[in-house]
Amino acid sequence: MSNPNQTAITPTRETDFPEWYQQVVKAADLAENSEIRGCMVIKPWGYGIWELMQSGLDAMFKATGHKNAYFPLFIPLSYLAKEAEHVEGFAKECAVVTHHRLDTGPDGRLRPSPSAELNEPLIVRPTSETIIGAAYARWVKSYRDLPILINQWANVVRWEMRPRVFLRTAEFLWQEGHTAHETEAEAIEETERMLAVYETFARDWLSLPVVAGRKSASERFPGAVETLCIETMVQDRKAIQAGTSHFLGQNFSRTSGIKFLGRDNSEQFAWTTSWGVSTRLIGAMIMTHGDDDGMVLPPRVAPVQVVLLPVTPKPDSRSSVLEAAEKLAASLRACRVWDEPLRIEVDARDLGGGVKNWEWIKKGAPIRIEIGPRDIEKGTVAVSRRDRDHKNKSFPTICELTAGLPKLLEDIQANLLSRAETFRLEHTHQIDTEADFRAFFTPQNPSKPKIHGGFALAHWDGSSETEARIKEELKVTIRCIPRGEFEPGTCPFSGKQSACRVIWAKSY
RNA sequence: CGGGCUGUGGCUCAGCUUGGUAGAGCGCUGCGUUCGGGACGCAGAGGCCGCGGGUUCAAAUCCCGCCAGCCCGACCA
Repeated sequence: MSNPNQTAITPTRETDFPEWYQQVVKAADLAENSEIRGCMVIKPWGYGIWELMQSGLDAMFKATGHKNAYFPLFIPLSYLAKEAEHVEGFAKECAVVTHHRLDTGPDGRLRPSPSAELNEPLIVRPTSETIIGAAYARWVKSYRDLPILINQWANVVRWEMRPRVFLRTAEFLWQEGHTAHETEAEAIEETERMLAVYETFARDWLSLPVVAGRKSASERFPGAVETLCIETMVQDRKAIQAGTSHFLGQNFSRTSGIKFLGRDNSEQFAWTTSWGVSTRLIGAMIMTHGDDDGMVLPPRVAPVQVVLLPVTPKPDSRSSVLEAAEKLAASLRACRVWDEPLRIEVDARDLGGGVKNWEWIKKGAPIRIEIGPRDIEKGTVAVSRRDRDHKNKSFPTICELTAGLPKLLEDIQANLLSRAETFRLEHTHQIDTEADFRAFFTPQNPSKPKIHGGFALAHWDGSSETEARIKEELKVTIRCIPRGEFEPGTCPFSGKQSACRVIWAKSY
């Protein structure tokens, strides 16, 4: 009945990448758009991924000396206003609370009570530098109080005009680290350290081969002196900012009044940093690893790493198959990978086998194991990897399976990373003339733009004017100024001198 | 905030031009047949046709108003 070449997701990536993305989110049961515009409902499978990300990151934050705390959701309007660039950056996307009570109006409908207007409006945090800065100002008196190394797991709200599930939503979940230091050098070191943590996490947990670097002035966090970032390329060759780490200098400590008496008995402002990653990482993973059959999950963040699918063709053997599956699951749970027990689930639901199999394919479970009466006789199982074709199965014995499963998961984890890395390298090109640059970022058929472009490594004279012109004309921006050594050269856009090549790309 | 479009079972939509008692596919429930596989048959549940007003013997359909959402711009971690 079914077409063997049929894909589980329609359209395919090639046909319509943005629509493919939305269909994967739906088919994998990750999240859905809610009745609140721009806000998503994160469903258990999607939230399970987030929980695993949290636990991985949280351990890394603790290992680098940070502790968790929690600060208010509401920020007085005046706090935001203190830092000029900061307010300019966020003012246009703020949710504002102006009343604290409802009553019934003349038309009989509920309304914010005119008698309950707040003296000062509160904004729902778009980020917490200012409210946390106010707390730090109270806490810091002496250089002995520094450094403060705190992280907060929270939700934030940025009233985006063009929401897209996970990638840009009005409300999203994230962590924001906020630190205060005695010296500039320490704060810069912290900024670098946390970027390195993100880079490691993206690579080792999410199989995302990110590029680390710093932002140009125009792409900097509002109020930051320097913004470091990790950028990743997804399968339509656009860039996604996967995480940022900001060196805030003394900008926020001055406006928040975080000052202390230094070792030399002089009053000084603290040096602060902030850094964050969000549920956007889930979107980046979907777009990086997903295929035309749905999500493909790196095992380290897969809520179910191995799903057991009992094959029950005959009613009389059903219970014995289920029993064997549960027994196998129990023994596999004793295996460990990445220092944790394997996450195994037996899907014993009374549904057609094909339906169940495809559900797990679409959700991206790394390994599917079928076990049926014939397998039980032979002492084998049928194993499918999500990173390979769904018809490609191997038939190890139970012993071989048990011994090899952790290695298999590590293989998948590594394979996803190297696959994504190969893809990025294939679509990263050094470009030396404006004509080549334009050709690179211009689809052949403008009425039906196909996936095109990628990362262009091109020189840049360092001016915002050049950057703005390219953004205006081609919608291409500088994603990051990579680390490492680059030879100086000539800016293809202005002919002026350039210190190094930077990464240009279209972005989400 | 400009320009375009759409509101009809859970979802995707047809019906509207030319008014006459609400339809399809998918999904859901039950029964049966299949089944190392996204299967099929039969039966069934489920609708203030966005809201308010008007025209008419009669409105999902025509007219007016309102509300909501979507797309394209502008804007944007």
